[in-house]
Amino acid sequence: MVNVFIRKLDAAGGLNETDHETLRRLSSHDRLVPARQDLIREGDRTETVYLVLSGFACCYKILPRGRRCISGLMVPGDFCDPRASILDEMDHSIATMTDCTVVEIPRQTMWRLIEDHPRIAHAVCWSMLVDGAVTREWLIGIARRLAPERMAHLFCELLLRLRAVGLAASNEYALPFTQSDLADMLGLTPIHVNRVLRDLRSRGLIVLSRRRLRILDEARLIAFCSFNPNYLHRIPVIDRISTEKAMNDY
Amino acid sequence: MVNVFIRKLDAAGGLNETDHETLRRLSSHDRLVPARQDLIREGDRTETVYLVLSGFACCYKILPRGRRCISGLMVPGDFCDPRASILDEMDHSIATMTDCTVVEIPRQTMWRLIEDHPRIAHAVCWSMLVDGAVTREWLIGIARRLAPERMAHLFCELLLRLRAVGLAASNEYALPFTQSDLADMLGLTPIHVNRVLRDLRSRGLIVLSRRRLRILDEARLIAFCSFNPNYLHRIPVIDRISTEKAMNDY
DNA sequence: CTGACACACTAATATATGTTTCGCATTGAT
DNA sequence: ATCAATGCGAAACATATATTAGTGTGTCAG
Repeated sequence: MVNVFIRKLDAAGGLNETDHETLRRLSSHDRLVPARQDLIREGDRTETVYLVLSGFACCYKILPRGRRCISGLMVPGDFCDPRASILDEMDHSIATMTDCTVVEIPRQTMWRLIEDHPRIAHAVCWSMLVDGAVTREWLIGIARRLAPERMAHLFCELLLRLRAVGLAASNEYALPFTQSDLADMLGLTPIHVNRVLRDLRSRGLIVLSRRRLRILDEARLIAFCSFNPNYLHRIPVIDRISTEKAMNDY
Repeated sequence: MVNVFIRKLDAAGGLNETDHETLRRLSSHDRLVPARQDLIREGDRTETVYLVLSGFACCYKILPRGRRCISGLMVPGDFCDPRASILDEMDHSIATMTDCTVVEIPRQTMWRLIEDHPRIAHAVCWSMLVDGAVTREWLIGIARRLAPERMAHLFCELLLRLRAVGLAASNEYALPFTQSDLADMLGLTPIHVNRVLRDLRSRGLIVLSRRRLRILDEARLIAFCSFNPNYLHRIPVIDRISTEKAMNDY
């Protein structure tokens, strides 16, 4: 298996082979966690940082009426904020959504890593900033985008995030979520997620079956939701010209 | 004027008088910026960190249809992420909402400050983490809270944030926003903000007039929106018992 | 093979919020 | 004093999404 952790941090730039080796050693002691299991709960003291090597995890909170609200998604290569131990207690929970391979990194190990490896520290810092930008973009989507665009936007974001770690074939990737999961991410009801999926399908933008998402026309999907990848802070992987062309078609 | 910057970072704990002096020197060269002026624009390279000493500023983005979406609020004492210069370019803009006193801190000065003053570095780090938690809480509110609760939640949050820097009398503070501003923060239309304000007023929870918000019954307001201040990571300033009592009334 | 269960799908209805439109008050400039 | 600009208040209407209530389908334990 490719080391998604290295792939992810490499996007920040500046890592050399020694750093790669360090990261490889760090992520060698992994552990399997079954789907739908809490890794950390709101209120816990945080002593370890979690790194996801395979599968999907999420940050969530349970609201008074018992509804779950997912405030962030962790795809392979992602890890939770190593600075969290500065805070008294977690203000949200983290749980696996699918079976996951995770690495538990003790707080001290993480701090030492950052102290001793300036280039890795830089990359980790970059990753944290991107995570913040993603959260803001989700906020914006829920605040101002209609459900179909919002979902299309999520699919575009995941395409880029998964591509960055080598987990998306040209226009297709595993999307092992139930419609309820999607609802909790998008701030919708499962029923409406179903309707919106039908809508996107009938527009010929996507096909979602057997837990795989196929994007039929990337440029049109991007245009449909006015997706601007700048907040992911990566070298653009997307064919801008064809995107702009499709923009005008709308 | 009290130094709100010091008050704010003090909430992280651990600062001594020397640190206070350092921070005082840092924030001595301030500058007046009129209301509704951009400090940084999306796409800019970030060379300076902004610190707000008085007034309100916000992080925002303009969406395709020209709508503004506010993804974060800066109250006196707040500053933008000092690590931002790691990224290639800003993914959002920052603008004043009222007349503001701001301090521009060059990137290098900020890094040196953090290198040389471990306790300040710790406090800055704490502040960044809290900012992230606030963004997540806004996301959750927009996703799952109804407009009246969402607005009440914002009012509770601001009460605590302003109290922390000494800018809220027991149950009253300056709220110098237009209804349009509130709409852009809450993901609503200005018209609906008007309706919701009327609703909160008619419930006897708040009075908003002449740009000041008065909270008539703090415990009831907290109960009304199930406000849980844990995400602000401060020593609770709120009378928990009376809050829980009011919770049961609902 | 069977029941239990989770999940996908659909329809009918309800409601929170958006849209459009208008009037009024305040403020500041001329 | 007059006027435009801005913000607040409100009504009528439109619509995106939620709610409620169900049907069908695949999977898995027994």
